[in-house]
Formats: sequence, structure tokens, C-alpha cells
Amino acid sequence: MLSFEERINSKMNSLTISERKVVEQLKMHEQPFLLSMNELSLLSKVSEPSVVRLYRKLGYASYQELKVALAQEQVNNRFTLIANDNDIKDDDLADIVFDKMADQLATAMSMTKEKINVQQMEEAVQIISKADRLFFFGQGLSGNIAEDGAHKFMRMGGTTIAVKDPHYQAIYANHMSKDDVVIVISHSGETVNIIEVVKMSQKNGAFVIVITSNSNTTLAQMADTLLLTQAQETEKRSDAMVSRLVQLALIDTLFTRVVAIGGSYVKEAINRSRLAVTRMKK
Amino acid sequence: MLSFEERINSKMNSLTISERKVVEQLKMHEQPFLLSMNELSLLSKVSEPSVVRLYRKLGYASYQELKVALAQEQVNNRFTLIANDNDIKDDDLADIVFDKMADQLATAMSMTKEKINVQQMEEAVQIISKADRLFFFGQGLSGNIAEDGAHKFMRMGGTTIAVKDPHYQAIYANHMSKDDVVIVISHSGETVNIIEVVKMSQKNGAFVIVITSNSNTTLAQMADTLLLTQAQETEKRSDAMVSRLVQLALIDTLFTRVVAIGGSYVKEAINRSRLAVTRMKK
DNA sequence: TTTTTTATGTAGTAAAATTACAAATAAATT
DNA sequence: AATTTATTTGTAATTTTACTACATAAAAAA
Repeated sequence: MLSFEERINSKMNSLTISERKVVEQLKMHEQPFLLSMNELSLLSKVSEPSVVRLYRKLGYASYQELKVALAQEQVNNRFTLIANDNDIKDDDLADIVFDKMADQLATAMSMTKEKINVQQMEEAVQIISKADRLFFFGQGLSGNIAEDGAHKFMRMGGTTIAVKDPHYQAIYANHMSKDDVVIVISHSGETVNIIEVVKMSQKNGAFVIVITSNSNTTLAQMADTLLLTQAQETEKRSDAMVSRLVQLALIDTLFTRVVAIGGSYVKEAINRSRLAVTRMKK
Repeated sequence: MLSFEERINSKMNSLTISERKVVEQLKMHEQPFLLSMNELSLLSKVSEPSVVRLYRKLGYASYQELKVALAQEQVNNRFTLIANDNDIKDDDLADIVFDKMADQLATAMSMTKEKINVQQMEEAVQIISKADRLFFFGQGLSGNIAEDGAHKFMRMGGTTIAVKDPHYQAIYANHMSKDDVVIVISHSGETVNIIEVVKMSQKNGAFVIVITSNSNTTLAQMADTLLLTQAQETEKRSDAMVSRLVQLALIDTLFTRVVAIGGSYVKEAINRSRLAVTRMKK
């Protein structure tokens, strides 16, 4: 079903002057779907039949149909408007802050989804599944994400290690082999230590998956598989927070896929891990 | 603005038999916003004035207004329907998995937003701002969230400690004072250790903020400030992942607010922290 | 200039929404 | 049980809205 906007765009040059006046009013008005045909014709300074001819040209069977379409699309426009003014201000109270964050997160998630290369990602899933050892490398705040990821994959029963300390990362990198997989999390993508470590890991044959928020970085270029969060850099104060959440969601996605293709064996292993934790809590 | 559904629910018992027949038809019909009043009255087997009386009772000024509301909410219902089929299947490839996760996350975020008590949360922000020491308690996966939170608040320059080990938590709890604030993260809300630790902290006068996903838990009941993620338990495999992301977003919200009311002094402190990290990376 | 085409409006009609009021039903009072 | 009162519902008339047929005006083509 074509949207009002699309219909206008495709028919604009075949519209008469009077008809364009009506379009003008419809676009101008806050809530055009509340206007009667009479009101609309008065506002547009044209006759009612001109209004009729317009919506017929646009492919609506009745004035009601036009109004319904406008009402439904208004909802979408409203969402877009909110999403555009989602900069967090100092005098926004907690609920507003949270709401704006939700908006930014939703946007970031859909932008990230656009950038996903399914083939590459599924290939990465295969490689993780067959990996001898799985390393999560991250420093600072990204270190927490690394730990979170490791914590999850650990439950599958394989060798999974999170490394936050740059020296330890270097040591591990020096002893990698071709059956090892490294998942590197970096917000900036330019941390010198990490770049060195990745270089060394790859030299030793390890497969490197990079999760970062910018494709124009040294780290991104080196990746065997690159997982990008966000396509646009908006320089908002909350950007780092949001991209962190998206990074976690990406790791969750990897995990979900690895479990899915792993079959019953893997699922049982995870179940055993869960039971082990539950037992301990008693 | 109340939704049609909400209006019905709040007015249902004050509706007459004829009026309920109309509601019945509106709910039944695929596209009720395309019905004329005459059609609707015929379908409902009542007179037209009965239809008028119904929408007046529901607070709509005209039949057109009711139709517009129904048309707009139909869009939402459509989204909800899509959102309801977002169970992640084993044969969903990575991009689909990620997409469904984004959907679930968006739903969870908006459900959480509904549950936010602004006054209480802003009060918590004030208390955190004035706190002598700030503790983040969490075990297992929630421990990573605790560390993430601590990492962030730490940059403000105060005393901020993440504690993942139950024994350490117990020790800290025993030495709390009335100027201490504890933020407890727990998915289940029933972890025995954590409950004991919270009890002890409160006994010593500490203020306890609980972040969990269910209000019917022991931990939730004990909270001085309760931050709930999700209102509804759907028992999906991905629920834990999603609620973890929402928990992080809640902590980000707290942090954003604390920084906002802290003014220039706090912002400078954070800036110094950032520079310190940047310098180290060179 | 005349003819043809295109654009627009006038006036009337049909349909839809709304109102005033009365009939019917149910509840309360005597 | 009868009468009054209140509530619910519908009938019929009125107003408003959407739509149509046709005429006029303006523009383009012959």
C-alpha cells in the first residue's frame, strides 16, 4: 500500500493548481484527518469537487479513505518527530531520559541491523562453534562486555576466556593457534594495545571478530569478521552508552546462533550450567 | 491520550446493553474505522443514537474522532502483532535473530518506561548524589552489570565499588552506614545470599536501590527504591538477555541524571577521567 | 478566431451524523 | 399492586458532510 507521501510524489506533476493547494493544506495541517471536506476546501480556497478530484487522483476511493490513511500515517510521522528530538537535556527527568534512551537504542539497533552481513556473521558462528578456545578481549568499559560475553559462552562447556588486562592479552596473543577465535570489543577502534594484540593473534593463525562502532578504524580494517554498531556518528553524550548496549545485543545474537546450530548437545551443556548455578544459590 | 482499549476498560461497567453490543462489533471488526454510523448500528443491531451515546461516554467528541482514534491504534495493534511473533527460532539466521531481539528490547523498554516512578527515581538520584560510598552488588551475570555501573559512576570521583563475591558483599554490608547507597542487581530477585546482604545493609542504615525484573519477589519488596524491568513475564529464552540490556539502560539513566544535577563540578571530574583513559592509550 | 481540451466552480442530491423528543422498559416508592 | 421516577432505547426530523451532474471559465490546439 502506497503512502500519502509516495502518492503525492508520483502524481505531483499531473496535479492541477487547485489540487496542489489542497495538498499544501493537508501537508501543512497538524491533524488533517479531522477536517471535513468543507473545511478543507475553505482552507485551500478551492471548491469541494476539487478536493474530490484530488483524492481520486491519488487513488483513494473516498474522502474517508484518505482520512484514514492520513490518520494512520500520522502515527508514523509522530514517532519520527520524537526520534529526531531525542537529545538528552540536563532538565529531563528520569522517565524522559529513559524514554529518549529507548528511542536512541531503537534507532541504533535498526541501523546496526542494516549493516549486518548475514553470510559473514553466519560464517563467524560456524568458526566459533568449531573453535578450540574462545577469547574475549576488551579494555575499560569494553572489558565488562568481554566478561559478559565470556560468561555466556562459558556455559557451553568449551574453553572461554575473557581478558581485560593488556599484558595478559599480549601473552595470550603470543600463544594463539589456528583453532583459536578472538572476539575483540572496542568502542573507539583505535586503542593501540588492542591493535598490536590483534596483529599478533592473526599472525599466529587465530580468527578475529571485531565489534566496534566505526568502520573507518584500523581495528575494523583488520577484522576477519567485522560487526558494526551504528552507521551514523551523532556525537551525542549518550552514544557510548547506546553502542555498548548494541554490542551486547550483537554478542547475544552470536551466542543464540551458536547454540541454535549446536543442537541438543550444546543445549544440554547450557542446561547443566544453569542447574549448577541454581543449586549453588540454595 | 487514552487508548480505545483503556477507555473501554475503565467505562465497561457503566455501559448499557446496547452500547456493549456496539463495543462488541468495534472489537470484532477488522477495520471498524471504515464503517459508517449506519453500518455500525445495523451490525450491532441497535439504533444510531445508541452509537452516538457510546462514543460520547468514551470521551470522543464526534464519530469521526472515534474513527480516527481507531485508525491510529490499528497501526499500533499491527506493530504489537508483529512483536508477538518475535520468538527466536533455531533456523532464524543472524540478521533475523538480531531483529527479533531489537523488537523484544523495544517492547521491554517501553514496558519498563510505563513502570517508572519518576518521583521515586529522582529521589534515588538525589540520594546517590549525596552518598558517601556507592556499592554495586550483583552475582553471576548480574555481577558484570554491577561492574559496568561502578565503572561509570567511578568517573565522578567518589568512592564507588562493585562487589560480585557474596562473602565480600556480606563483609561490606556489615560495615555500612546511613550515608552509604547500595544498588543491587538481580535477575531472579530471590537469590538467598543477596537477600541477606540487603537485610544487613538496611539494618545499618544504608539506602538500597533494587534493579530486578519482577515485583513479586522478596528482594523487590525490600527495596527502598525499586527499578523494575518489564511488567510481563513472557518466559522466552531471550528474556534474560533483554532484561539485562534494560537493566543497563536503567543504570545509564540514573548516571545521566546524577551527572545532570551534579552540575559543572561533576562534569569536570568525568572529563578528567576520560582524559586519563585517553592518555593511557597513547 | 474558432474549436477543442482542460480546469474549476455552482447548485443540487444522496448519505451520514446528530438532535429532539417520545415510547418502552426497569427500578423505586407508595 | 399501582403509581411514580429514572433509565434505556428508538423514531423521526434536522443539520452537516460527501458526492454528482452539469455549466462556465480558462487555456491550448487547430
